[in-house]
Amino acid sequence: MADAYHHGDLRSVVLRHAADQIAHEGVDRLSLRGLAQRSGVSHAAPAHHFGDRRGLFTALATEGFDLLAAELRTAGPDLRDVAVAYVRFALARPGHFAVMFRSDLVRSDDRDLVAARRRSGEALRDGVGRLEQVDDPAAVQLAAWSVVHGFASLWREGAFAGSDLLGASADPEEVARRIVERVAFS
Amino acid sequence: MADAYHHGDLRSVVLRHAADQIAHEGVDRLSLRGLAQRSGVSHAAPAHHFGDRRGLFTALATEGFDLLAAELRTAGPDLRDVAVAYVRFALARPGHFAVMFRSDLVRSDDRDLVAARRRSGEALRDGVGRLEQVDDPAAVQLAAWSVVHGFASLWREGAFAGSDLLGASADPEEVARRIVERVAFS
DNA sequence: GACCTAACTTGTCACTGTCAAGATCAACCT
DNA sequence: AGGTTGATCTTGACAGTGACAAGTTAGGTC
Repeated sequence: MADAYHHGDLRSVVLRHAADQIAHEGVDRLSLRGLAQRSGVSHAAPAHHFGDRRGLFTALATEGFDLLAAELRTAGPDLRDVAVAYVRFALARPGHFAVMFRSDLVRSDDRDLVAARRRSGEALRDGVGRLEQVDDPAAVQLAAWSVVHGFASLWREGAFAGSDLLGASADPEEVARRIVERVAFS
Repeated sequence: MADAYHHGDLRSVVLRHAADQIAHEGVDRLSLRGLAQRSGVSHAAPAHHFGDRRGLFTALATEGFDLLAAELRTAGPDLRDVAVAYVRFALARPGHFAVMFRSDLVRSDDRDLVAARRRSGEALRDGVGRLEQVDDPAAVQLAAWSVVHGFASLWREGAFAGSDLLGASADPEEVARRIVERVAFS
């Protein structure tokens, strides 16, 4: 396994470590060389799989959109459940989420990334489709996406920490559900 | 003005250039040395004003929160106007906005930053306060903040570009208003 | 006029991403 | 079996970066 050459799954090992490190220290402090060291390979090994820094982030974002699509698809019957699933994903996979919407870190026109992004977009759209008698589905989708994305981002960055906006509840999903329920889509 | 030493407003010049560059190339590609060169000073000059990279981002974020507070306070009478003002700020000052909620780039416990953040938080709260008969103001504030923050972030990163969610309208403020009006706070 | 301090420069260091060239190994072909 | 091929990883090098230390300049103050 650790026998120098060809240990097989270096690509996924590096991706896992990258997600971990980004989750704990932030995207800005991620070093490809440190990543290689953690994975037990030489400093230039990751480049073979990802090309460059952007390539690594692109791969991570792609994986993230696939995970998101899966999460959204297995969510409960209601649009509210899909919305909460978005938040759950963002907080469960902060390393992926931190990269997925960063157009300066990612090669936005990458084939696989575009496809994965489209898949998760469709999953979200299907969630909206479960609402009945909506006059403007596009606006609903925009609103729903904006709410959950904003809430997850702000929570993740600790923006709510100082403010006394959250009562005693420290569970983000619960708060998210409360907000989503309050926002009446119709 | 460009007479080498003491040209007086180097600090604000650097901040302006930083905001510009972040807006155009993203936070990740910002180099302190390039910034110094653009400002016509030696590579270590900015460090004297900001300490280190985090210090620069912290100063930029502080300026951003002050600008945001001003924007929110001059916004129209309705909560909807305040919400749209948030979006307007985020898109008018992308260089600031990109840094304001990045806890990995900023010294979150910085005195000035904390104060400025509190000021803009209060401005947002005042906007919510203009609504009448709200049973749970905190939840409304959370929801409103999440919607506008998410929408601005997603728009800024081009997340809506591929999807056909936006009709023909390319004006973000207009779309934002449509969404905010749809989301019935009560 | 001497001094003080903020503002800026110069020089240097370890570290980073990227590239080029070489080494190793598995799989395949004949 | 032996040789070839190609993917995987290593080694070595280079320019650019953030950070630090020490020196230089100038605006003010006594």
